[in-house]
Amino acid sequence: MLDLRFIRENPEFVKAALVKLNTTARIDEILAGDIERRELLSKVENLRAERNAVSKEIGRMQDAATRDQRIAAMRQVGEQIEGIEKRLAEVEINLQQRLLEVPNMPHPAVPVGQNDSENRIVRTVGEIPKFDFPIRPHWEIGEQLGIIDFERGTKLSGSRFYVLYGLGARLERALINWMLEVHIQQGYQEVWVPFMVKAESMVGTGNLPKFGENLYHDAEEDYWFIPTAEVPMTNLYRDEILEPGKLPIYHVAYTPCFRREKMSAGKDVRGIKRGHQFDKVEMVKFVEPQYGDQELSSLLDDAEEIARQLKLPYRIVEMCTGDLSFVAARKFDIEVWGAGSGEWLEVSSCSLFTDFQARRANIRYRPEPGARPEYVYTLNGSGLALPRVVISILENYQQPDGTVRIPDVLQPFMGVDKIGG
RNA sequence: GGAGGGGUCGCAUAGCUCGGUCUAGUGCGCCCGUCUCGAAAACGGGUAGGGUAACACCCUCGUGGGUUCAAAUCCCACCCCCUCCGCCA
Repeated sequence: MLDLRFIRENPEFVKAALVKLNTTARIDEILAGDIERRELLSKVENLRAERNAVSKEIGRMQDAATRDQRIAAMRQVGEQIEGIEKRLAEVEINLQQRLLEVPNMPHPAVPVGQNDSENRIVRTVGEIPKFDFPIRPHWEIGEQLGIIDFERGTKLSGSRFYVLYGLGARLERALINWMLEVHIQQGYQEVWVPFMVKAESMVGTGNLPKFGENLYHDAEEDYWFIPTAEVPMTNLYRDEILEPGKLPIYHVAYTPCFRREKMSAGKDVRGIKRGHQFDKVEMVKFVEPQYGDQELSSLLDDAEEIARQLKLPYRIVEMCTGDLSFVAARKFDIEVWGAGSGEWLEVSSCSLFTDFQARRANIRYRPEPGARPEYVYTLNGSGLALPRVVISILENYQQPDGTVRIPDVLQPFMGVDKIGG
């Protein structure tokens, strides 16, 4: 959520940004609502002040006649207040809803562009491997090695679900453990969080009200399944004021992630690239505003470390304005190479949200003892999303004899140096 | 799911029976001052968040409604915590 005062004072700037973001929001409606709200507020506050003062007098009053007269007068004032309050509530609800629909403003460094075709490739790291034998996609490798079972996954849960066996399951677990270890070494505190949250938490991170169609939720109770650990981790400090010295806070968590993906039915149906449930290790940061930029680059570096140590070829892509997510001011993706399908696979998004989420979730900090609270800056980045890392390992590390070599850093966690054979 | 108890200004508590004297008392913690060579103690003062140009005024005593001229206090619904029972990995 943007600061209403910022919109009021810079409406043209906000509108220009929306054009760059290739989106729309009802700014004029917000401006009108803001004016009406402030008018109504000052009226109703004056009336309330009068009623408060006179009511206090009534309590001390001896003379019955004037007392009754005042009570009658205040009854009228009360009716006026009620009328204005009713209108005010409507105006405020509308204003709040419009405000929640306005995306974050892009960072000045973000390249301007219409859509993902204008994203900027920042750098490419590692060599794309060459093979002197016919290479196969991961779904063939996985089935042939007996470590991925699509049929039974579908039997259990429907399309886009699968089962891992043996060293396939172990690879998944090894990756989770190893990734957590790496990030803990980098200074992140591990947390374990609920996988279902209240709607309020989803609003805090920006998933609701706009993107509810991508989420699973319980029909009877107010439980929403997290699409990423970012949601519970960011909401840890919702409605809190962090005292001086608490920042920066770095957290890392492993969670499963649940996504409806209904927008992309028919796309990426083969293999494990896009499922309704997947594992992810995620980092979040809470920092003071002046460190936003440097914290974003170190976050990206911390996430890249995973791809580097796995020796997977990867590239960094910066989102242009037209491809920026609703809440992000700036965002870099990490994409690893999938040799079998010959494509880059998105395994991480590292984003700076400035104070956008913090304002929604009401997460503040006190810069100095006794100082007024300010909104924190939040950041998050995947480190990394599991299934696509598994794809990249299976496809890049496949051998002519049909086996798959295990990356060096994972061997202690796997207990073997290859799958199959 | 059932029965009972409870959610108050950082922490601990008072207030709710009988609505106005609550601009929410007290203790602890913290900050400032007096005293002191300095400190402790003692004493005095201050100590939430939001709206706002504002130490004016308004809002917030779990949340949301209601009654009333006036609600921490009365009524209704919901949420959370504790104790006991039931169920359960």
